[in-house]
Amino acid sequence: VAAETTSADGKQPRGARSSDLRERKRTRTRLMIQTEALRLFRERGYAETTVEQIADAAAISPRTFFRYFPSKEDVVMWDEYDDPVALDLLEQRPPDEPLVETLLAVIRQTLAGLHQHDPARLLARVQLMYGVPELRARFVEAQTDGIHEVAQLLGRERELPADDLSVAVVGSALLGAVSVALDRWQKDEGRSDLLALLDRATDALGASARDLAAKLPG
Amino acid sequence: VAAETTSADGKQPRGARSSDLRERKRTRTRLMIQTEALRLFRERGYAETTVEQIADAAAISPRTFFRYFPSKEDVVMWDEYDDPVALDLLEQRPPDEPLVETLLAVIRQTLAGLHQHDPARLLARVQLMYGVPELRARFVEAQTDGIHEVAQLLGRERELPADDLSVAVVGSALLGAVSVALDRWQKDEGRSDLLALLDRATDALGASARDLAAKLPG
Amino acid sequence: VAAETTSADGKQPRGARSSDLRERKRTRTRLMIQTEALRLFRERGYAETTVEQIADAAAISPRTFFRYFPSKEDVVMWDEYDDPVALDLLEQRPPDEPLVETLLAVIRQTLAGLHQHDPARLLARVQLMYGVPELRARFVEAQTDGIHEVAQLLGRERELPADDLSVAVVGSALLGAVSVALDRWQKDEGRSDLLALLDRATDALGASARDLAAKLPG
Amino acid sequence: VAAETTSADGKQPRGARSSDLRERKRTRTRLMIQTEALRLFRERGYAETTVEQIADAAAISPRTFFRYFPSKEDVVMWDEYDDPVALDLLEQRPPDEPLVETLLAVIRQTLAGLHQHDPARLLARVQLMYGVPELRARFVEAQTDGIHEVAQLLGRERELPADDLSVAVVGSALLGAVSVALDRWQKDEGRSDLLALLDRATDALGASARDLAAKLPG
DNA sequence: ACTTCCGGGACTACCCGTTTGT
DNA sequence: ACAAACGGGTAGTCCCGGAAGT
Repeated sequence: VAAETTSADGKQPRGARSSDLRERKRTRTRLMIQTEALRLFRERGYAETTVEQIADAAAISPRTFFRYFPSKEDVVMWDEYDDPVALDLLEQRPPDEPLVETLLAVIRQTLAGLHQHDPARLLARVQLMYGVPELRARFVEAQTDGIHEVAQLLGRERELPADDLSVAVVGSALLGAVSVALDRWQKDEGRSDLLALLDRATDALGASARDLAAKLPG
Repeated sequence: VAAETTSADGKQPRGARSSDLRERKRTRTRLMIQTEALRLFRERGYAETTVEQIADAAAISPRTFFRYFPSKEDVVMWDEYDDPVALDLLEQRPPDEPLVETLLAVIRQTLAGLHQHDPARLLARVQLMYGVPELRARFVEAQTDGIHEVAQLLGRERELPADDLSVAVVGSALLGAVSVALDRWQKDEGRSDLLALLDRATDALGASARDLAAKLPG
Repeated sequence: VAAETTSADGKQPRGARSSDLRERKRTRTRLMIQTEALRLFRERGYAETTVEQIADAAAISPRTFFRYFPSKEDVVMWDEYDDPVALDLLEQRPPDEPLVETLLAVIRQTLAGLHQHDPARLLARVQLMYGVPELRARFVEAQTDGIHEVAQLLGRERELPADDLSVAVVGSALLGAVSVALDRWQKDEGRSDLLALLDRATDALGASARDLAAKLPG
Repeated sequence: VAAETTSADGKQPRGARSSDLRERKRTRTRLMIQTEALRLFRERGYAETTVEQIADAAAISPRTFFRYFPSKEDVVMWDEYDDPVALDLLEQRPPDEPLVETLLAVIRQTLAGLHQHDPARLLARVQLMYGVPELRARFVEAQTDGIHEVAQLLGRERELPADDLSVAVVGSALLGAVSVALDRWQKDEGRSDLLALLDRATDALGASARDLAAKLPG
């Protein structure tokens, strides 16, 4: 397998290996920039903080900021364990497991990981994502994109009707539950138990779903 | 009871009256600007079209463009029948009707109205909303905001547990179905029957929901 | 004497009489607008307050705001007793009084009047004039313009060397003292005695002046 | 002692070193822009010239104009020998020299330098500063700011009463003289001798000061 | 006289491509 | 190689003024 050293399009090669070390350094820098940015956002608000101020605080040039994050929004959206991790989790699930359980398990694990590693950072990010319209939009979009990827992967892996309506639909239903849970948690300043909230939300979803199934024709 | 003559907040009075005519004129102008904008977007792409070009095409100044639409994105998002219409529909539904049916009916009616009135315009807008990331984000956000409003209204009108998880959850599940339907329709250049697609999606949702209800604990 | 009803250039006719009543109404409106503006400036800052917000708070249209004040800056600069009052004071002074005493007396009276009538308003205005660069510039400019007017008037009234250097020079020296006094007073949140501060400043000026006279050639 | 390589605050390092060359290039660009701007202002007036026209004439983008000058006003205010030079001059004076002489010497040298290096440019700038209200305001403000800086520096260097009233007062008296001189010179289209005018003004100041000292209490 | 409509100019923020310097 | 500086361009906001309507 040939080692790639640079990737032009901003995506890291899936099986990135040679530049593992380089990549780790980039991650550290990103973390540092994010830390400064979150601090400034807290102190004076998202819109009121300019990229230049963030760059100054991180002791880099504005131009370099954009080399690490494609946009100001992304400094909030990004986290260490981006998609690939979640996809790996997915693949490790037994293929005959019911769809809902698979998805739920992956979501729980990702969320738990983030929360355990740095709860304060997660809270700050989530509060921004729910408080700033543009970020809220980006967040929801990221979610639906996630569904899409998962749907494609599961559709290939498991035998499913060609038009993958079911996966997409179950996925967004589940994400609705996650959103509600995160919203409550964030409004609560993170004092409540995130995973417990998630459970309550999915339970509510189950109840409604039963209702839904009965109401719909058939 | 004396009628209010002025509204303090600088927005149009809720029950706009004297300026009904003015408001209609503003709507006509907005439609005209949107028409030109959609044409330019089709001809050369969304990002490649500047606000100045739109303003030129609409024979207004850029400054005036922003008086009619708060941002370039909004010229795509806007339509004549904004929220209020949908909320009116909601209130006309019998309060004892099952939740899903109420929501579904309102969604169908809104979509049908838009489609019947000007199918080409709807298609152009939807294609942009699915094709341009920022617009897609705005679209999804508008949807979830809509759920929120509906949830609040229904929560007040019908007796529902104080923490309205169910409405929010059912709402997003339904919106997932709508999204899938719109996506197919838009990819198909609008040649298929939008309402039929919506029915197929909701049916799939029903089936999955049955599954979900069985899988979840309880 | 013919009565003028309107004055095109924004200056009231010196001997305005017929529209005295009209003028008083305008003054009341101006006061009202200024009150709202100062409140908003205090609450959220000068630059952060838009003319539209001031107009809303004063229940007028933005366009009308500009009929009462030529610019946003002027809403801070303006006070009820504009120049004419000061000029009247000047004329009432005995023409053989030493220059410095004349000027000092007029300055003291104007300041005392402003302070006595509405100390809080004066403080708010002065704090803005010292805190916001553009207003500071306007303030200093207004001062020097005042000197110019006074110089011309005194030059005509008293027999003085044709090139009125002395008046201008004494004037600006005195204004320097006033500025220092106002600055201290404003930084002190108005808790100290404005007139006493002014006296201290002019005393210091006297001492320096003696020094200056000795040092200069001659 | 190791030399600092970076400056944290985003401004140019105080003792700019590495970028000495860069800084010189920036100065040349600024001069070029100013030249074009002054020409346009002369041809069609200050208010009637837009930044875009200046940018066009200087063959740069409007955006770049604002990188070199924070505002349209600053293109007139700026000159090559900004404050630092004047402050350097100050420090080179013997500390036991009388205050007035020190200030006068620095003012004379700065003015002479500007005049000698490019009299036409100085005249154009001064005419604008006296003719355009906003620029006049900025000019007067710059003067008083200058006094402030000088007062602080002298207050530290020479032993002076803690509340530096005297320096501020002497400073503004002197500036009054400078203003008068510049005004005459500018009205005269620069045909008279600037330094001679300045001398006449300071003489007048001396005479008045003697008078002042005698008049004030004490 | 006050309002609404609309234009225009100054200015800022984000973001990007290119060059320059180390 | 890598980062900094440079320059450009577009979206968007604010101040302000002219014109027309009520």
